[in-house]
Amino acid sequence: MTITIYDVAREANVSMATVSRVVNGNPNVKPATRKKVLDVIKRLQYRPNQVARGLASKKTTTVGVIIPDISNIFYAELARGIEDIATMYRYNIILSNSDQREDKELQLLETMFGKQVDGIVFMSEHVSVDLLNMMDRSPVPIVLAGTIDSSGNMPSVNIDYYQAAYDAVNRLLQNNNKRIAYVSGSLSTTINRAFKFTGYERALADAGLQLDNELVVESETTYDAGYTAFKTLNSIPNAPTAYFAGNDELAIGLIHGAQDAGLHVPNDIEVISFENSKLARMVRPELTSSVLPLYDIGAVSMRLLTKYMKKEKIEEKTVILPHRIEERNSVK
Amino acid sequence: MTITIYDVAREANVSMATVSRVVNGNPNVKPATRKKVLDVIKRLQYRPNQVARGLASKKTTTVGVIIPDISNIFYAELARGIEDIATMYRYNIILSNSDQREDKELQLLETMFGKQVDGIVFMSEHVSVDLLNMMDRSPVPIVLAGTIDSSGNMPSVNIDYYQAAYDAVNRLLQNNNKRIAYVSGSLSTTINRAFKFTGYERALADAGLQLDNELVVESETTYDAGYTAFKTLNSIPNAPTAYFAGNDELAIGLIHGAQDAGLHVPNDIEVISFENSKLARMVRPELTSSVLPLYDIGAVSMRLLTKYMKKEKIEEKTVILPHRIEERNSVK
DNA sequence: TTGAAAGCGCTAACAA
DNA sequence: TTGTTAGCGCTTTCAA
Repeated sequence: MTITIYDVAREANVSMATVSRVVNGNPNVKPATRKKVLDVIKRLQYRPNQVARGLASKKTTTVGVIIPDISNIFYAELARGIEDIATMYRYNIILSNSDQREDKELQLLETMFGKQVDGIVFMSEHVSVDLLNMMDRSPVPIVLAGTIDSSGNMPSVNIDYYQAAYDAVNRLLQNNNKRIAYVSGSLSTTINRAFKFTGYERALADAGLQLDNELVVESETTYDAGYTAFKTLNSIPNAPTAYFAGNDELAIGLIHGAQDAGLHVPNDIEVISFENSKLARMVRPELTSSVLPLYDIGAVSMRLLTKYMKKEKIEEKTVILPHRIEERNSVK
Repeated sequence: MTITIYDVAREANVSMATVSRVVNGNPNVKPATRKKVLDVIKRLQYRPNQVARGLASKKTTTVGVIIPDISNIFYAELARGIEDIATMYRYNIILSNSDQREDKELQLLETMFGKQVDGIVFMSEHVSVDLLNMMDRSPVPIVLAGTIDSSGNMPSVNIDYYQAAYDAVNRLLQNNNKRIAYVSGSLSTTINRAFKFTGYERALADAGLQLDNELVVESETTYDAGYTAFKTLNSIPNAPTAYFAGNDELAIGLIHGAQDAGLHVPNDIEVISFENSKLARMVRPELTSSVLPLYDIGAVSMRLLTKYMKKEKIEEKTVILPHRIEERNSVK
């Protein structure tokens, strides 16, 4: 029923091998033969079966992408960066959501292996030992995007979260804020605790300020969590005058919390965020934010993965992208 | 090197067929044999090769998803709905962005066919005749998600856009607004022109109001476009007192445009949106919005697709999901 | 420059 | 309940 390479070969009076050569752009085909084959392909509307090709060649030209949640703008940006570069290199993407659940991540890796993907881009806030072990035994290259592994052995693409957090807090310090809160996501992830929190702590210390645990709140990274966090923090004696938010949603929640309490941002309360998604410009005041270049992290991760898949030489298996602060109006 | 079904068969002293049976849960295997095989599988860490399975069975358990842009929260919600149901039915998703470009959509379909997906979920604001023809010749079922085809032959999942728009505009009419603007995305798409615009027009007519073309602006569906549209519309003589926005980003742009002009929403200007993404609660005032249940549309589309793929009986190939208005504070 | 033929790892009759 | 045996549609030596 479906027409195969064999049909083309027969119609063109050549062997399957020759058809295969022209389909794959192998130069060892006489131009006349090539034309003849191409004509038949067109006439018969032949479409190569990539599954058969995958079985024979052991390459599927598809890569697996495992991320926490595609409906989160944060990860969606990342995914777009990955997809764009994948397309550029003619790979397709199998996309899966892990919801950050380790069991799902483990199972998803298994599924990807079974599907014979040529490589995997993985993102998660925390990479467990089990996961690391499984990745170690992976039959295909894996690169971590915006994800830290404690072993330090995996290829990865990140920014310097510590320095970025340090710089962000420092920006608040410049305006003479003495009571700076940190509203973060889960503090049990490496990025949040070992890097961002440490950057916050260190910036404070360098300014001669002491860490006040009452000012750091661990929460979901949602708008509502930010809103609630503001209420809580603003009700303590000697409330904060500035906030360092773990991401944009949190920052917007904080700002609305402040405004609903009759406070002016940035005159009464200053807020700096850490993400700079397109949400950052969709609030009043617009968010001053440390930029986390998610799209780029995705794109560079995918580019790095292509190098591994093509067995090219890798200059740096751990790439650190630059960061900066985007100045807008939530900080004076 | 990699271990195959043949290795398992040899180690377990059974035939490949038997191993295949236990792997596929075929009941015609003696429990003792099953256990023996399972043990070997575990010991050898055998992992079935889905590509080989796909070639032999002509089923890949993967479906293609073609959407405009995953980094847009609008489509990301849809994608999540699709993915969740796909996972539930043990399918994987190959995700691709078309950027609404017809050439890319055509080519993506080709790619999906080549990859032998078992089915496709397709979303686009406009389905061209060429696309329709190609879908007609598709070797696998295709369902349109949040997408109208003029032929009416394709399976699809939508809401009643006409009625939803009518209801939204009517909500504005209830507050005695006489000058109601419509800020829409491209008016060359079926949904925007034939349904939403017509709903707007009709609601006006039913209220005895005449359509003023000056009040309908066609633009990108972005925050900036909304912001700009407000400026433009507010500067005409007899400016609008209410706005019907094509989506949430547009609505937020409109609101900020109004606020930056010193106007109060909803006292001076009322705005109703058409989407109700999570952005809707992240502005002040929060958006009153006609809800477009993207997640559900995705989920139901995928569910419908599974029925086609499994050749189950289809009750309704064209499903219309209910819509409603979520009341918040951008409308009095 | 071309063809023959042996797989790739699995499923699915069919037979036993 | 189990095994034998053709394929599935292609790539890839190897030889000509």
